Amino acid sequence: MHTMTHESKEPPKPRRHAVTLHDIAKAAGVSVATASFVANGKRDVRLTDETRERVQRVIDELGYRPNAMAKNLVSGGSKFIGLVADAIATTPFAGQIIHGAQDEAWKHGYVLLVANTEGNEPAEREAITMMLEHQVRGILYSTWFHRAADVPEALRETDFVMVNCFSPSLDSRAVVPDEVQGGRTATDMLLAEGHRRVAFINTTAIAPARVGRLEGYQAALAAAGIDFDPALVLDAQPDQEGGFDAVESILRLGVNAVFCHNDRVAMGLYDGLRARGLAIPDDIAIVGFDNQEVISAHLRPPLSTVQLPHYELGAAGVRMLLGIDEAAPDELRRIACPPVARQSTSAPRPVQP
Amino acid sequence: MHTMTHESKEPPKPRRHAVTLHDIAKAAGVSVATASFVANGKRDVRLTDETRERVQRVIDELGYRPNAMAKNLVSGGSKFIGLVADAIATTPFAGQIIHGAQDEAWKHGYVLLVANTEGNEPAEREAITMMLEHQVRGILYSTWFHRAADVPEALRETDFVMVNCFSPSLDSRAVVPDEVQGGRTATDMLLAEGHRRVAFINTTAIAPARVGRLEGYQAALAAAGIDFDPALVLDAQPDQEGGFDAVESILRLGVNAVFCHNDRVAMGLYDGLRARGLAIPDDIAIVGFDNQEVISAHLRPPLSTVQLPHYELGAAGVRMLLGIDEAAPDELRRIACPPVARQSTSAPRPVQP
DNA sequence: GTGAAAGCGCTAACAA
DNA sequence: TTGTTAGCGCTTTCAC
Repeated sequence: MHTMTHESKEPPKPRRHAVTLHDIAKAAGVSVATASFVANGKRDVRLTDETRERVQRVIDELGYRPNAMAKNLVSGGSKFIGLVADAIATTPFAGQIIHGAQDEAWKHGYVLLVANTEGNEPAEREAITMMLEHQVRGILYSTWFHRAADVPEALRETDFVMVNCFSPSLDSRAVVPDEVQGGRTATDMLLAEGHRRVAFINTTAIAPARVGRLEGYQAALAAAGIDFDPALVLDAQPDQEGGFDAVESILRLGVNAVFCHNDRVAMGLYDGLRARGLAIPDDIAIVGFDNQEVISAHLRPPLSTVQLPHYELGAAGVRMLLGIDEAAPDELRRIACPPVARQSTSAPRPVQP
Repeated sequence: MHTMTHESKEPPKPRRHAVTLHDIAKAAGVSVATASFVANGKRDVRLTDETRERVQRVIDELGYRPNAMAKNLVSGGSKFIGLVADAIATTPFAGQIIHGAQDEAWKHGYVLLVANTEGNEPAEREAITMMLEHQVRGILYSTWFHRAADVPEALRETDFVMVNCFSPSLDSRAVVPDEVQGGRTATDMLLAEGHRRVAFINTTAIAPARVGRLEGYQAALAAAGIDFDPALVLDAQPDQEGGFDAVESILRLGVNAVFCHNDRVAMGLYDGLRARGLAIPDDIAIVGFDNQEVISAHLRPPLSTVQLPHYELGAAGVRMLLGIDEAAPDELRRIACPPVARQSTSAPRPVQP
């Protein structure tokens, strides 16, 4: 007996998507297996063109949509990649990580499951749990600024990659920006203009960025045969106020080239310098870091800087997770921070008459 | 045999999720049904405390994780809410929409499925298709700036809400910022300081923001009994350059209060004004729009502005989708843009001796 | 109190 | 060439 409904047992809710493979099969007068084959375009199964066509027509007419849940149940795995972020909002940057991850995931047939945790432990556990229950292919654990981050225990139940952060014990795969190369690149932009005395306004915040960029700065000097002068390195709050307040010290140093910890500091520095009637880059050349475009691309003059590769971080994270980029189980991959040359490092060359 | 490590390098490989309800049942010596009951804490089923406890112990010991796919298959629906965005990256704002949507969804037990389409049609269709196949509860269709947007056909196969955009035919539910109120609020901030001649640097871009903010500006003037003078409304490119270039015109107008279309324009204006030795707010008071914090909170002086409620947009979209906030099938809900008072509208009061 | 069993929509052997 | 059938992991009704 297989009568489904002639009783008063109407489906409670007119289910939006009632069309199943079963319906297709019945409507086309074939078995579900056959329907499944043509729905999935299985070419290795020999079916009459006639049948194939007929079934396909029914599929189109009824507007059949395969049920991903069912497929996943059968296949035992899903096409989900989880992305847990500590702060989607705090910074424009986080958005770029999501963007890169999403693009790359999509490219390989995966979908992003996003969770924001505001750095809150319970939210984090819950997010990971939910992802695990959804049989995610793996999880990207990301932070909005580059730092060490403890790996939540639950993460280890699946594949995961740290993005923009790394396990303090260095026992997990991670993708982070190459701060050292970035610091060096920034400094080189100034050195390339002939400057020999380059000040560095570093951040007061203890973080890989602080250490790495300083190391890069030193490396650049060394490569140029310039002695490192600790007096040229200042610490400042990493924002506009910090940059503005550093003006005095910079002027006292008598340098005419400054590498700022980030674009916001550079913005503050612009302000302070201008208030004293100094011109950029003629009196003082400046490079920033981050390439936070709302700022860097629109300062006057536009700011030369070095790009924090957030998009790439997300994309590379996915590639590492899916095994497209090979990586040791404890790999710490550094992504380059490319230079973005604008007008704060060298004045536009005057047109020759 | 249970030797975990006596080999040299055996990184604990993530246990493929073998633990099913079936395993629990077997290990606890009960049926899957019973296991299911205790796993879900069904209190309306009569089970011995002893049994309940025993099964629970097994569940904990084996680290059982329910399979969301299977649950969803049975229940016929998922706990997913799709969010398709035309540009996660282009602006920091989009991130806030995601953030708001994610928080609100989470609050109701839903998870966000995110797709970025870069405004590209095929990508959009594909994204929606994927969401539909995953049996999403509904879809949030969002844009990074407030505008009219055609509703992709496929969207209509499920519940959906437009976020930060609306169907040109006004036949769908939508949540957008209240540009008119925003424009009025911004203008009022200036009027409240006693200014009677307020210039408005509007954008050249044809969009709801242009029309709405102007309307709000006019409404504010009217409410204050001030005649609208079209000469006080300028058009400018909506970024720093536009603001900077508008300085001449502003000065020619002889006003001492300016409402800028957005914070970036205000930033450019600051620059131009300062170059001419003018002080803000003493010589000229300024309000922006958007509250793009990297800029507004760190200009000198910090910029008074009006907030584009992106977070609320995302959250309200979810609430409308889930029916938590009632809404007509063609409701166009406007979310208020609250004022953010900082120091560009009035100088800090000097301390009285 | 607890278990057996019927599916949810789909895939993939294996038959026919 | 196509249909039958056994699950995938879980919920839930209905017997025992």
